[in-house]
This record gives sequence, C-alpha cells and structure tokens, in this order.
Amino acid sequence: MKLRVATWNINSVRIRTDQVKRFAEEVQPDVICLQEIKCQDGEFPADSFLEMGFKHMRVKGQKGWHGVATVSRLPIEDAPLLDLCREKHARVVSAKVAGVEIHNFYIPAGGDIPDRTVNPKFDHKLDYYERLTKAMAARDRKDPILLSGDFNIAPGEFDVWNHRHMLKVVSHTPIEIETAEKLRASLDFTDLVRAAVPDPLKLFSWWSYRAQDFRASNRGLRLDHLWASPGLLPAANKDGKVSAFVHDTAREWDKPSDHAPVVVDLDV
DNA sequence: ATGGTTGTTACACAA
Repeated sequence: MKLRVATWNINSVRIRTDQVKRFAEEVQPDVICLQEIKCQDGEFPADSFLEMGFKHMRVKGQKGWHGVATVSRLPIEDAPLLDLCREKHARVVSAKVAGVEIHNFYIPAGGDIPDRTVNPKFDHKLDYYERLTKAMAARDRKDPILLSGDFNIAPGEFDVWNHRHMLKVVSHTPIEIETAEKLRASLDFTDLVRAAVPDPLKLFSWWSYRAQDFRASNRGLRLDHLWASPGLLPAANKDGKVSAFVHDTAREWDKPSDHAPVVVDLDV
C-alpha cells in the first residue's frame, strides 16, 4: 500500500487552514505532520480536516506557541510516547499509521547565541536532541520508524545558502551538526530527502520572512526532515531510488508559512 | 554592520 507522508511547519494552523486544504488537494498526502499550530487542542480546526478527508488526528497543542498535530486519512494507532521536553512544551506527537511509527517533532529553535552555557534556549535544544538520541538508541533497528518535523537544524553543507557564513549562526553551528549526526547514528537513520536529492544540490525548506523576495535572495535552510529507520528504509527505497521532495511553491502563496511542506512516498 | 517580517499575545516574545 502506498503511503504519502508530509511534514509542514504551518506557523499557525488557524490562519492557514485553507493553505493546508490547497496543499492536500495539490499533493494528496495520506498523512500530514503539522508543527507550530499555535493553538490549544480545543481550538484546532478539526472540522476542516474532517472535510478534507483526514478523519483521524492526534493533536498536541498549547496556548500561543509551539504545538503539533498529525492528521491522517488512515486510522491512527498508539505509538510509543516520547517525553523529551524539560520545559513541558507541546513539541512531539506520535502516531502509528499502516504499521509505521510516525514521530512528529517541533524541536526547539535555540535562540540566537550558540553557547549552551550562556543561552538556556540553546541548552534546551541540545538537551532535547540528547534525550531523543538516547530514546532512539534503545530502539530496535528493525522497527519501522519515521522521524518527521521541524528539526531546526540544517545538517549538511548543501542544506544552507552559505555554509561558511552559517557555521556561526544557530541552525548550522558545528555543535548542532554534530548533535544531529549523533541522533542520525543512534539508529542509523536515513535522511530521505537527501537520499532523493543528493549533494551537492542545494535544497531548502525554510526561507525567512525578512527577505523581500525569497526566490531572488534564496537565503534558505533545510530545517524540515523525514528520517527513516533501517526497518522502514525498504518501504522508501524502490530500486535504489527514494521519492521525496520539498513542495516549495507553497512558500510563494499569499501570506505563506515561512516553511514549505516536505513529502515522502512510502510503500508499506 | 545592520535590519529586515510574522503570529500570538497583551502592552513583548519568539522565531
């Protein structure tokens, strides 16, 4: 069975419900992992998602900030829960769809100063990664696990508009790159989008609102990821090819999110 | 080198 999974930092699900609808019509995902829904559970526009055909949903919201939700056309079963946030923010929601464990993350951005001894937000970001790395290292490689969401790290040289410049900027500092690699190595995850669009092609999923013309300046970062465990990899890898892409035209829409959706096709 | 924008909130903050 084909399963198309998308992840999208929507930056307020309430003001962009229509954009999710447009995306669902254009791309026809079976599952959408949303981040930064910026609402409480009871404020999530569940009726709109039901109308779109997403009859199954798991919402983890909070007032004002953060918040994640996974919506699905197929039934959702319980998945192992992850309790990783020392600040008790709503930053992860887990679901099992068609046998695939889908963990949907909004990992802390980390503030401006890339030094955990002076910046508690940066410390929180690294702490979140360290806890997640520990949790994944305890898992069985054969389990079909998809890590999905806004990781707030651009891990590769070609995941940023300027590698040399960005090494000093939170999201692409050496300690963050190292921290993301430790998570990847914990269960030998595969970065599915990079498998589909190999280096040295530059690929971004986020562009700042501050650019007048994001296409012209193209100062983007690839912060949004879909990582497969070894047990899930055969479902994503058909004859040595992975089908995954960034739906970057969504960044051109009126009043867009600063993130574009990222999509992968699985055969489960 | 600096500032540029957005969403939620309540009279800043986080990103």
